[in-house]
Amino acid sequence: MSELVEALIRKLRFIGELGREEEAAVRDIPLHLAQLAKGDDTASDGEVVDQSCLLIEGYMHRYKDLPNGNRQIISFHVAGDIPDLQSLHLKRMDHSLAATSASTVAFLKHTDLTAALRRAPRLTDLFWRDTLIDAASYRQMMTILGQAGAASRMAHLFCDLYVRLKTVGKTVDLSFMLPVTQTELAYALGITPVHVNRILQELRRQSLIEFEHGRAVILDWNRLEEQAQFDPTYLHHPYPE
Amino acid sequence: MSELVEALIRKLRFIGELGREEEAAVRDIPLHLAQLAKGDDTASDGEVVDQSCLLIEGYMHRYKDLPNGNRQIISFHVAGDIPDLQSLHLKRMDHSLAATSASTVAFLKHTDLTAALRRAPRLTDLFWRDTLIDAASYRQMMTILGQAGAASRMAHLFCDLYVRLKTVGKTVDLSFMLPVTQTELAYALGITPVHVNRILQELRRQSLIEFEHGRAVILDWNRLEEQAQFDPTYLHHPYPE
DNA sequence: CGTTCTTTTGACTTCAATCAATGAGAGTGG
DNA sequence: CCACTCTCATTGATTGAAGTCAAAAGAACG
Repeated sequence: MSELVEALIRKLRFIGELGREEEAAVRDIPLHLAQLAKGDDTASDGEVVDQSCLLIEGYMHRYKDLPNGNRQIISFHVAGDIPDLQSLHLKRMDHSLAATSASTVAFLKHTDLTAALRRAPRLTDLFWRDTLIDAASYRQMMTILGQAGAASRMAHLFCDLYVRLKTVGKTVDLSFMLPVTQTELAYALGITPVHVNRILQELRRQSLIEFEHGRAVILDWNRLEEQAQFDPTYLHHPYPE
Repeated sequence: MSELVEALIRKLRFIGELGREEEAAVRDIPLHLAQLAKGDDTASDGEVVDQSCLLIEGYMHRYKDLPNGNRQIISFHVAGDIPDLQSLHLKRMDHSLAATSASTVAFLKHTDLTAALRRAPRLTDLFWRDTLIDAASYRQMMTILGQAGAASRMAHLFCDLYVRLKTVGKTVDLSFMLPVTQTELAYALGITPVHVNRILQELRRQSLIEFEHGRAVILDWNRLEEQAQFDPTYLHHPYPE
């Protein structure tokens, strides 16, 4: 049972110092398991929630719909993430959280989370830091959405996912699974699905990336990074000092 | 001397419950005052910092420059804000913080902030919540940058600023000071300065807003809100439940 | 296997960027 | 007090990136 939280433990170690006390407190948080089908929402914009969602297996994403129906995907998430940790202090959702692919999640009741933080106060700093890294990614995405063209946006998404997936061991060489449609990429990048298709062809033609059947392959990391204007500072990973 | 933190106290009350203990702890944080000229950076991208900046008087903004020189303004800030509070846990800046106009700030050493949080632990939740609301604004801006055209972006910025400034008493009827150039608006909205000028003319022609000499006037709130697709949920203000 | 979802293609349109120049104010110094 | 300079705002002409619309081809799936 306890191995369900391994991904979270590993992530917390990555974010900062995780002592014995803190680790025990995390492991003792009661988990309420659930299986999600592709497209299921675990929390919807406007809703008041009393639990957060730990992703055990699969992919999730957060998104916001505008009144006119346009959708923006805010972020993608992988095992070990608690995508809606912010709801611990912002009870009313300002966006939605959905399963990108069939996924396994564990719901963490806010009362249980709060109890864990009381038991091991230093966990608070770790969780806070996690939400701050989240915010740092938003800043980066705002910058890319505001200042970069479609090809750079696409390249940046691939760089971002590759680096984050590599840290959790979900890459194979320079490739990784990305179970999303071109339409979902369009939602994430602020361009139309038709344009996504054309940009992917262009990047393929330039031998930067391939993307087919939910599998992404990076063909030339250096040129991809350049196209994306990628600078991993915003990820606040410990190693690249 | 103590009245310098009034704006911060008011803001914290707005964010959540501020007890006597917590208020006293905030008031006792040592302040290191400084005057900033327009354009001065208090923290720069990549820098490792050991203090945060409380804005006492004036306007500040955070921004990120891409390798190609393009700039995105992430957010504007007003008195009472601690724009780089996140540096308490993310020591390395992933963006820059600058004075938009001549401003008065107080630097808060991280050691002093940490001491205040230890003295009044419930302050941690308030400060954490503040950074989460920040992140919520980013999500909204990502959505607007990704999904809305230039006129809507402009309208949204005016809605956002109006609501935030109103809560701190910095509005006069439907107008407020906004000491920025059209070029800075362009940086914030992800469009060119020339296009900012044209959009402002268009919005003026439609009697939605005026913007001249650093003063913004909202001419028709309802239609502006509609143009902006504005929904203040993301501000997580206490009243609109 | 047929139905549905996803990807791909082509023709055309539109929004915003670019380039280049002019105007308008604010402050400076002779 | 009036050139002079700077910055900021404005305008026009043109280009370019991405959106739109519509249809066909290819995968996926019950």
